[in-house]
Amino acid sequence: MQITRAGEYGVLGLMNLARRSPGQMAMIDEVSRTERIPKSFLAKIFQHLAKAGLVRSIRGAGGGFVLVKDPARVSILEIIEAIEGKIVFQRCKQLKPDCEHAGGCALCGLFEQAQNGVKDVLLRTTLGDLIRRQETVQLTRSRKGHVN
Amino acid sequence: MQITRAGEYGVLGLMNLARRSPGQMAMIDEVSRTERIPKSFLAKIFQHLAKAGLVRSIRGAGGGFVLVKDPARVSILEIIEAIEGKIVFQRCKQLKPDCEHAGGCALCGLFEQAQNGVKDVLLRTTLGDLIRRQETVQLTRSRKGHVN
DNA sequence: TTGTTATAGGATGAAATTAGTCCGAATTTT
DNA sequence: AAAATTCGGACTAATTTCATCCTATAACAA
Repeated sequence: MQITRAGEYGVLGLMNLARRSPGQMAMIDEVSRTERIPKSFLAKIFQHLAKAGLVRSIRGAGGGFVLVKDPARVSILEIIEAIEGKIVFQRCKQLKPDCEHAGGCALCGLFEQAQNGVKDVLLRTTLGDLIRRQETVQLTRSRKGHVN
Repeated sequence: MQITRAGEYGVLGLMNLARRSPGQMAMIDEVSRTERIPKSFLAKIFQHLAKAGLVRSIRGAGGGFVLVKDPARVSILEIIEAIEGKIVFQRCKQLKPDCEHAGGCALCGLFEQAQNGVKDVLLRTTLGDLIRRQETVQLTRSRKGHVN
């Protein structure tokens, strides 16, 4: 498995939407600028998110994207899997002729465990969690006198 | 992060060594054949393992590689990190107070958690564990009448 | 010594994946 | 009709993975 920039950008993009008032629309161009993500790349990513039903897209002048669900009900796992496909670690290549992927060989099984470790974390965390944590970080920063 | 074939081959190679009687030498060529791993690729991988002190290499006629440690004391994590370098998920520049992305640092933290999920699993499992599990699987299979 | 067998280490290359761009088509508003 | 905006596919560039090959070095044996 891997978490690519596409996945990372997708989460950042959705966080950006989620920080607005619910149902508010935003254009790719805007999100791209404030998050500093290449516009055409982000556009491609949002297409996947739209297909997966995480955002609704509205074309034409005054169009853009809207977050469909409650941020507290969108797991980071579903975002990343919408963009990159299923997270799979396990590409077991064990030599025993009848190694089935269903935990056939020991190494397979271990990789599967590792993969589930990641997935659990990403499944338990929602967009809402991330936004909340972010606010905490920024608060801490400003107390320490950083420039925001 | 990613678990590449190199890492996978490395673990399989060390399992092969570990199945022999302790201190017994094996040549790349032999391991490569029985595990069906490309010889020159495996040679390269074992170089890394030797540098990391997991195996000892003996050159010249009658040479080969020997597993240095007790299989029960070699974690899969150290094998994989010896080959691929540190497992790192987190590509956000954490610790730099000014994260480029608006929601960046929270995401960093999450990736770190995910990364630790994987590392925990790989750290807790040893070569010895894997070999034991493998034997169990094979036993189960033969009871079910599979061809080994 | 010379020849044979093995690993060491660097250079190179092919294939796959990731990261991103571009452009014409479709859709919506003005 | 014109402007704004996403859609979707084709394309390209960069990076990483997955090796292979070659020369050097080391150890042993005759």
